[in-house]
Amino acid sequence: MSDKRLYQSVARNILDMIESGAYPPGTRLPGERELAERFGVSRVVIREAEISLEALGRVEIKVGSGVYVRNSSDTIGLVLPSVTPFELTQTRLLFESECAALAASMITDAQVEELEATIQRMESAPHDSADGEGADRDFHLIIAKASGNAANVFFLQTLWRMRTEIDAVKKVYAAVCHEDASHRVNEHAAILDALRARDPVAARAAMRGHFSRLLEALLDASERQAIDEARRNSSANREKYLKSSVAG
Amino acid sequence: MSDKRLYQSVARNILDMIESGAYPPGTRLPGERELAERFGVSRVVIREAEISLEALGRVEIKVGSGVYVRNSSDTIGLVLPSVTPFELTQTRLLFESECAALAASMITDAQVEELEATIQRMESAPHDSADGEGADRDFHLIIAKASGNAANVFFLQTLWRMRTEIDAVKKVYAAVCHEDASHRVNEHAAILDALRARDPVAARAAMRGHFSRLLEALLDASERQAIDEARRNSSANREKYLKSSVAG
DNA sequence: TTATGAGGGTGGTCATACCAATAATTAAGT
DNA sequence: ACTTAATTATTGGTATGACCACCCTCATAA
Repeated sequence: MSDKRLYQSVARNILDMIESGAYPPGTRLPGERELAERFGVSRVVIREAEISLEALGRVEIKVGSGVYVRNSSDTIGLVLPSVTPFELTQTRLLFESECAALAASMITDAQVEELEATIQRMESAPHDSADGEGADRDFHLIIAKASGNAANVFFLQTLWRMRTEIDAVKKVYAAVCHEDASHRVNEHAAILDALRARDPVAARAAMRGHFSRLLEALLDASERQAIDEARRNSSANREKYLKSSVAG
Repeated sequence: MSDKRLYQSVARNILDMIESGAYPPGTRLPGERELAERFGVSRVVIREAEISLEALGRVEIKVGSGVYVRNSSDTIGLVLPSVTPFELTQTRLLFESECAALAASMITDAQVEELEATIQRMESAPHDSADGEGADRDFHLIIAKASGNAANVFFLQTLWRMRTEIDAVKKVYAAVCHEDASHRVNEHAAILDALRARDPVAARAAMRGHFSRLLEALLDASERQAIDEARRNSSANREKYLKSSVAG
């Protein structure tokens, strides 16, 4: 809980508040005085925390008005590297598959129920809606939490930030999203089955299958909409990135 | 010249001082009190300016010592969460093992040679020296780069930042380090052999073995130096975290 | 209805004091 | 003389409380 300097710890807490969805982009955070009281620290520390978050581009401070959560797609590149949608998906493939295997051996009944709830939310939500995307995020986040490892949760959150904050990634994902939704529910259900059975090997395989198919869908979409030289690169990409689904 | 907020103006001035060459990387900036007087502002403003520069990765603040100019080539990054040494090692186990498997199928001859060089550096460097640690870092970083995925490189760098910037982690790692050095060279060599043979399965297994042993060493060290209730928790930890080395 | 302006809330800055960690210095021991 | 331990000084860290400038709202007046 304590990152040596108080303001860093507070910055983390505020960041968690934001990423938990309690303060969506554009929303105003509580005032410095209130936060100071809530965290039991002085106003100076709150200011330092918020200034560091501002420097990181996560928040915008408006004098006389308040501190607002930033829809960080604007001036990003400060913290996140520029990765391609293929790289991101490949990393999710290898990382989340192992998280699923880990989660299978220690997931709680309550977490299984939470996962079921996200699938129901996805079924009832209209395709590519905001809530559908939220349910998708929650599904993967719950699995990371079920792995019982704070570092895994952190990386899962960072992966999701890449998916939503990096323009190039966001664009390609959006292009695939609505046709993807149909497969997604079934694949999530398959992953859940493996987790419910506490079967690490099956969970890993199901998660790998999920992302392998997504990777192919991305490559297909990339081929279709790239009529320039992107078309020439795509076959090379396909060979390169599909190795991850057969490497093991 | 002067941005809306005073601390931004001061931050720019300090940045100018740094970039003018007056304070090369590694040198210490004047104290907060002196800068406050020099700029004619309060100490709070100086602190805010320096904190924003720290968030941007331009300086490093050491409590009780001073503010030091940072080599701009160093990776700046995310606000790190508080993770335990065990969590970090478990995540490295699952993540870097997959990176190694991926790297095995696309590593270049030049990268193989770079890896050999890091092993030689580790052999010649005195145990737990700074250069030995640097060679260790380079070894793992080269493998991430060999996986041909910018996201993997980014996460590897972030994992290493956790190892060096989170106090609790740094402490435990240091306790294990010098007795660990002997195994480390051999295990790195085994990983390199698998990569040189372009064998993904062997590379994954070698990397898993590397971190499995490290995990055990950490748990042993944790047991030895924790005579309080930590001793009671450790067996539970052992059971929990060792699952990752047998989950697949 | 539309201006307008006063008041309350918010961030911005200051001064001061004290705490905690580090570094420099001195004293003590060998 | 050298090492080691205790002491002191320096540096960043945090807390209070005060005041200012700015923004927003809302009641009031035109």
